[in-house]
Amino acid sequence: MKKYLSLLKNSKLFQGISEEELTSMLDCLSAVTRSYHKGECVFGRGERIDSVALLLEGSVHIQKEDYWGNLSILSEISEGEIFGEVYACLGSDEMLNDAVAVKPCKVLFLDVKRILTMCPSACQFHGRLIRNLLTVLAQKNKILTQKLEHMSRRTTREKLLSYLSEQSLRAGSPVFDIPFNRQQLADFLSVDRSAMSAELCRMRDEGILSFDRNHFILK
Amino acid sequence: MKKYLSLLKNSKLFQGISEEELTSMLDCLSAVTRSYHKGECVFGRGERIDSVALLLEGSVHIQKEDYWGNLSILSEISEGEIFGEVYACLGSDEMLNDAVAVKPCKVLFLDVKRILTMCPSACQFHGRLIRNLLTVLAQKNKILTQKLEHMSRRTTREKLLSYLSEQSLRAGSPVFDIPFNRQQLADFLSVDRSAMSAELCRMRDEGILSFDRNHFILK
DNA sequence: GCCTTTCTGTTGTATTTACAACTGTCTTGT
DNA sequence: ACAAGACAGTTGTAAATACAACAGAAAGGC
Repeated sequence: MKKYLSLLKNSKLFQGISEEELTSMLDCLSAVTRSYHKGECVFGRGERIDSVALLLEGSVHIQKEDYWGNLSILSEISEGEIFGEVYACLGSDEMLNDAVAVKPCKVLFLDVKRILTMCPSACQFHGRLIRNLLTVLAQKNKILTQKLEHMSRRTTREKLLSYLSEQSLRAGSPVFDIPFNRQQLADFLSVDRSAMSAELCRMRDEGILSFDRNHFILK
Repeated sequence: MKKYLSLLKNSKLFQGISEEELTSMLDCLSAVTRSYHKGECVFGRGERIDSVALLLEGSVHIQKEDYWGNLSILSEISEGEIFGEVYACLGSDEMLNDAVAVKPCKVLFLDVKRILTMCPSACQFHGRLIRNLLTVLAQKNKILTQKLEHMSRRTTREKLLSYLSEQSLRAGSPVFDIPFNRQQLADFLSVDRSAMSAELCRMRDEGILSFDRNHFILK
């Protein structure tokens, strides 16, 4: 676990919490880690969970497959981020999505009840932890709202431009990488892969952007 | 304010907080109320806010209009619900949407810093308030996810069925009212109003559902 | 009661998309 | 080095959508 201390210290959940405090906290929160193979489910639809997951290594997609096998990717979780916090906070609600490892992953689980109720006055950092969790929820809320904005566009081109503009803004540069391949991006934006691919090439030919695989340059 | 005490007591934000505690809390949170005419903005895009809004009376739409005047409705806020909590919690972030009164409204503003930092040990209900805020954020997160699910459907019919099924589940009955007229529903689902209207009638003719204005029956 | 405005439904057309099938390139494992 | 599989791009067609313009019904104001 020592290996991940700096990752944890810099994560949004543990921001502002000292390293020694963090170590003792992990015991309090009954932290356990588990590894997952590519393609394995960390959380499955219909489950009820009471732990927040923090991704130590790898990459996770929050996604859903419908009756006909159509995949819809809700979000991509990268190292240091948490997931499952919504259902862990809501306790009795069943999960509506799967959390799937898209690479070999290592995940840290933290009991959310202990985050919310443990030693309310004893730990000086406990209040900080709860406020951090609140901030993460608010940020995720904002990200979902931005995704809704991409999806509310009518055409594939507009969806792409909306998404790529946001990625560019987030990177603070017209040059950036995206965390998806073509099929994943199509499943993320809910469009047809081949149509999207064609649209990307059309925009490239028009000089709006250029790209190579998942590396993009907006102009 | 007395007039609204029972509304507040039953709101998700103040759930589990006694009536006398609530009264004294409102002072601590520097609560102020304001009225709005139909069409007025409670919050505007680009603003930075430090208060959570609680809707005492009326109805508010969280929405966004793009360059070409296309309206996109993100969510509908009804009496007793809060809004603006994401940006109030994130402090420095600019709002990306407008909050618009769609009826005459009365809104209660609560300073979010005082929710997060006031008398951490003195008030026994203060911890409850923070946890309530966390729960509300988690619930909104889930609602946004459900909306993303509607929007990820490819056809207008699928979007409608996804939305109407959820409304039916929420109402716990195949008979329910929706809080939108046709234009608003179309702006909410990001589809063309007339095409949506036609699709609804087609579904009615096929016996899938029946409706009158905003009153629906699923079969 | 009447006029105006809002709301809903209808139709036709041009645009856009989904879907399927296929090609060529790159990657991976052996 | 080779084969198998993953990935990106291309094309054609059927289906669905957006858009515009219009008509009738309902609601609201005077």
